[in-house]
Amino acid sequence: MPPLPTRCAVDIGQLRVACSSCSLRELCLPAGFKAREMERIDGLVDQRRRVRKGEHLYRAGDPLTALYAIRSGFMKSCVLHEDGREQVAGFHMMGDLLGMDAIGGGHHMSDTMALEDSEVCEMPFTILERLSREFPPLQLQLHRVMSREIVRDYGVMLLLGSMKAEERLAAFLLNLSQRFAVRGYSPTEFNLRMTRQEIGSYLGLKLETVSRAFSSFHQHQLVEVRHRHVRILDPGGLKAVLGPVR
Amino acid sequence: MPPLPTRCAVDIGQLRVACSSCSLRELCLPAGFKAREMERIDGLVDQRRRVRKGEHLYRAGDPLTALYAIRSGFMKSCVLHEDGREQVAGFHMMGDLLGMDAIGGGHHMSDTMALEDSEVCEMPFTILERLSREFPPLQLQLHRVMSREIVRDYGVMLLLGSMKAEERLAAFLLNLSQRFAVRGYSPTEFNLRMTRQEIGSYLGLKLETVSRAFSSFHQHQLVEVRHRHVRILDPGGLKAVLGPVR
DNA sequence: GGCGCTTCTTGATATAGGTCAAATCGGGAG
DNA sequence: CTCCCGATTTGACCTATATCAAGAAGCGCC
Repeated sequence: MPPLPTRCAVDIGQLRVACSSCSLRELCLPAGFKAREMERIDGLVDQRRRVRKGEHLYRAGDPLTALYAIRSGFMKSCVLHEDGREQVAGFHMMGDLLGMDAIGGGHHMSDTMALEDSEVCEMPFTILERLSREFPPLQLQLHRVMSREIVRDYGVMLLLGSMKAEERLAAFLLNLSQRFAVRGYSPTEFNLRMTRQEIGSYLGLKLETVSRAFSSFHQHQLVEVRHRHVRILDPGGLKAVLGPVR
Repeated sequence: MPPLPTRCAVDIGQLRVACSSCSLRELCLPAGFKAREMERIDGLVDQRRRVRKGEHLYRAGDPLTALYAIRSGFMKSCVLHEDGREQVAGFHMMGDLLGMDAIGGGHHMSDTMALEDSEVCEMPFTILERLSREFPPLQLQLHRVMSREIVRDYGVMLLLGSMKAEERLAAFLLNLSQRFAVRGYSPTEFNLRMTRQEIGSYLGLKLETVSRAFSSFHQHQLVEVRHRHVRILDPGGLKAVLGPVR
């Protein structure tokens, strides 16, 4: 655990946040809101919260208080079996909305932890509910985000249920690449924020298998990997790993 | 394809349906609605629709028109890879709500097919949206159902990502058992509506492996299986397969 | 009531990925 | 700058599950 340069762990206080002037707006609230409408949304984010690397945003069992939009940083969500086995259920980056697992039962059903120092916007759920009632585009947006999470989950099932190791890793890299691209980062060169172990957990593989798959890609000139740094040399080739050309 | 005893395939017409008098009410709409509130909900179900065994309720690519509540029968949802590989993403029975995968993009992202003759209540999505805005308990219920689907998906990821073959099958049987119990059926004796192949797809296993796991359970006196008929002899033993006693 | 197709079971064998082990690399702490 | 520990890579070997194959058992259909 690194000593903390500033005093306290978790929050950076009551500073009001305006979604209307947030650079991530198109990610969080892609629907076409008019200026006057945006003002209403501004009441939604109660406060920002800082989560340091290794800290939890929430844990399984915590009561639902808010949903969270990632402003910066990188996080993972895990579900855990009683016997301690843990399964990474997703990796999250800026613009992603977290916490929807808690709506059903009032308590979070997964752990979410920062993989690097991160900042989230906290949206109290009661306010979100009320605003989305009064303001149809927000309602639609919330439904869309939850639906997309379901679709994403189906994709992970497909990956876990019917792909081989190298296909899984290729799918994983292409997914990361695409998400970085959407956020304005390079789709071909980035740093992984997670360990091989965490990638393996997400993909249903052991860390050694992940490592070997990386090496194989490297040999085939598909990617250049040095530890956490990845450069995709041949995106088409990677896609071909996924769906061998027919 | 069996010849159809009645003429047309899919719908049984405009007969208005009243949720308020539906025996499945507690499954679809578990929140405590008052009588006067229920009347409003009655406008939600546009019509019933009959889906025969082997027919699709919707397919990937179909535009979103409605969400569906299963009134009777049994269905499966599948996602498919371009190359034809198909992954069963879920099995559904009465009271389950279907179609939420289409909200995000306006089109369904999975196929849903009846595994036996079934009947669903069709809830036009626009009406659902409007009603849930005007009527907070319904909004809450919709959010809950979507959230629970997300949590269910996390459970499937855990299963696919970190369990062995027999653990997966035990988890599957216990899950079915519990869902039958909630619906008032025997939790220890039931008929499977799906093939070994479909179970295998759902669990990320080949049909032979599913068959062997059944045989193994049979040998260990945990269940009695004859083809599609299952009787759980030792629920505790099955749970122990999942989480070996520690 | 028999036929034929699909589903299921079971056995033999192959293999992808897991497990165990060791060496190397890097990055943070002091 | 150096030490130390966790992360990563790589190799050797093993095992759970897939694959291939052959019957057997149901079930719908005629």
